[in-house]
Amino acid sequence: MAESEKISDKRQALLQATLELVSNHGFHNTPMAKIAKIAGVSAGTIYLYFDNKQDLIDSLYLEMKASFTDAAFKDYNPDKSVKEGFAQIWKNMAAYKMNHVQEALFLAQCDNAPMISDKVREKGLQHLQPLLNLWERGRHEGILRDVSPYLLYAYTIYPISFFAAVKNRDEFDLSKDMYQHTFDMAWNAIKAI
Amino acid sequence: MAESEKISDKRQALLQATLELVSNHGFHNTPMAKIAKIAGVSAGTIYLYFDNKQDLIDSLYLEMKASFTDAAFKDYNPDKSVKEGFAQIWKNMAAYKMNHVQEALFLAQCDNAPMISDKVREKGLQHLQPLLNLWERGRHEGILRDVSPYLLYAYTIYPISFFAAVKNRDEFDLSKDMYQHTFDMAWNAIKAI
Amino acid sequence: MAESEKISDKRQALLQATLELVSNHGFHNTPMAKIAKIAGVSAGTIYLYFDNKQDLIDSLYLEMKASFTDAAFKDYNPDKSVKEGFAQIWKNMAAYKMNHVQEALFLAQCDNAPMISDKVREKGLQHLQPLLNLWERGRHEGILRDVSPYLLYAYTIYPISFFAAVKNRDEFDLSKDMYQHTFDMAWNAIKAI
Amino acid sequence: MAESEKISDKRQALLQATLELVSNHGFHNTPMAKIAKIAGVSAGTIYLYFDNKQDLIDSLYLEMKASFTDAAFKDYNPDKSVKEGFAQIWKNMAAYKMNHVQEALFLAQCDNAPMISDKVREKGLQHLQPLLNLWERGRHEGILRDVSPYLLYAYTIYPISFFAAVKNRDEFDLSKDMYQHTFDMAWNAIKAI
DNA sequence: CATGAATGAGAATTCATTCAT
DNA sequence: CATGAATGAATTCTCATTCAT
Repeated sequence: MAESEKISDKRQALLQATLELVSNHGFHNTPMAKIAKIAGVSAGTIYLYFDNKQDLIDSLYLEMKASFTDAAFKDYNPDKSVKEGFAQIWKNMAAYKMNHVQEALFLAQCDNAPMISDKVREKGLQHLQPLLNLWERGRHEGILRDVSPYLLYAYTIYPISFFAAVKNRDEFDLSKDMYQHTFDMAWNAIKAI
Repeated sequence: MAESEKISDKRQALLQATLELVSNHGFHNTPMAKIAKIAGVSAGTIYLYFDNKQDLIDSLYLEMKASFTDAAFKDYNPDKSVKEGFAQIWKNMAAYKMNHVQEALFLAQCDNAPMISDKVREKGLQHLQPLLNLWERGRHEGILRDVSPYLLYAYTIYPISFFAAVKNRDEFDLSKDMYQHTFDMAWNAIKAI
Repeated sequence: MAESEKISDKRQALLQATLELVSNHGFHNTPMAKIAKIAGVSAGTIYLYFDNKQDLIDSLYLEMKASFTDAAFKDYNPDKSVKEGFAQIWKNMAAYKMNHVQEALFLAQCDNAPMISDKVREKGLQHLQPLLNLWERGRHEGILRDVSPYLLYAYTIYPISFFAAVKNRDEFDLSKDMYQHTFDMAWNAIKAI
Repeated sequence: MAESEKISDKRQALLQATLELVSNHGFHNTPMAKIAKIAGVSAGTIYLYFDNKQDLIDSLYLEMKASFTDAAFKDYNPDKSVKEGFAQIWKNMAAYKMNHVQEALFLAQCDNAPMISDKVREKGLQHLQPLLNLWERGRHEGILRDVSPYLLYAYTIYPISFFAAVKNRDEFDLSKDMYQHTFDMAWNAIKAI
């Protein structure tokens, strides 16, 4: 037990160090040596847990995506109305990203730069299915605009990344009590007229 | 004249090569030697036009931002209604990004990764003032929701980057005749109730 | 007994694994970790049986040399004629190398590259004395050319390594029934005129 | 002219340094940094002339093979008798290897260890054709034993490498006036009875 | 202005060896 | 005896930048 915990610890420390460094300084400007140092392990140790730098980044990406989608569907009940269900998911996502700005920045970086292969990117999307199902139902019920999920995503989920970025720069903080207000904007964008 | 044109040509070729390489392969994976090769000049020549790699990227960023905002305010008449004016700007922006996917990807990359200093980023925003003015007027006139421009931006302009990204991946193309439809979604998000 | 057998087993497995890997992939391209894996033991275990990598190689070299010379003098009777005695030894050597190509390649590699110290190399030669004695007698009896044993070796024993190498590359196989024919060539090279 | 000479100089210096180091210390134990130092250039400079370490070794191998075969066929006249022709080639080869021991050791190392790909090895053989033609003629004329060229090679050319190796170890030097004597041994091995 | 060979610091990665368990 | 995770020095290779021409 202590064994496997320790092993897990080192892997986790490496992922954490990578998250910190990459989100603050970018993929370039994040040498393996620095990652090892921050993680408190030797440079060679990285290669006990990851094949190479790309694999480290990919692994972190998938872990972050999983962590995000886990949070997204917390307390989500598919039996409730489309609006209620979507509000739950959206607020979960917004809360997660505002409370985990570093993770949000890392994911935004991966999603907007050619750092991650398409294959890994697709794998990262697999946990989003419940939201796609909800949207499908919403379109079917005439609650949502009858448009591509890409449009629904662009006007509701994608903007959250922007909130994280500006919060990080101390420019604008989507404080907690504004979630409802901001959710309304998202909802107005996609609801059927 | 022929002299200065030639010089300008090389500078332009270098910016163009950088755009191509960075948007396709990322900042890392874009060595100076490759930029020079694509631009058809010698590696040393880059340093006649730019101080260093960072300066090259910064310059390209500012040039792209300027080009984008130039397009954004084409045929914009501040005297028209807020909705008409905003529709003009939004459609200009959408059309520009969908027709210049590479530029869009490059800007998205710069805006979402720590490649560009805050100083340069701010400088890139300076041409956006007319839009901020319009939004201010819209809020004043009670046409727009009385919220931070960051929110207005997040729900109207920011999503356009996403459309460019998915178009680039051949996943979803916001074709021309959908601009009105898609604009409506943006407008619904920010209009006062 | 079972104890010491087990130990011996591991030592032997390590030597065998080293033989395989070095003869197929060379000294470089044969990491200790791979040797351990092929031998079915842990990396650390190597150092229970050998001081370091060099010692492992040296030990294998000496073992292979001993094994080769053991085979070489099988059924050798010093009382027979020089030609008969030499034929016995030569055919033993040829048969051994053609039936143990991997060993032959390993020895050739050690003998032609600076992998083995001169001290160890000399130690590997010590079992060859009966052949040197036979040659000495042959020269004395006027049966053999009166030349340095280096020349006798070069024209009779050394070529066998070449046969092993080309057999390994599937280029040419000195099949069994050709031993007599091929021996004649060796004999003609060194016999007195 | 001075330009291309200088460039050629650096490439040549790198090949020479590699020859020295590899033949004395082996492929492993020859780091690129040491090669650069001996050649009097910076480490990075190696990669202006060679793709990687393997390419450097391959290039040296081919250069050495070409140099050797050039020397081998000096003053060779295909119109002379088989024995005279072969004597010319054999003595050229022996003289070359005894006067260029380092080159000989390097080639022996490459030929006896998996350092060189089969493709490159075959390429290195292409200049040996005149000798193969001569042997073919010799077998046809009944002058030579009717055996595979592999056997002819093993008993005449291959032993020369051994002479170079022992000369290098100061054990035995095939001095000039012994060439005829030693050639006779080779000839006796392969001549028809 | 322009070149491009050369540099050398720094990056990713490997691997012989150790040592706590 | 045996393990195998961990180390960190060493290795290969890259690349931004310089400078003699």
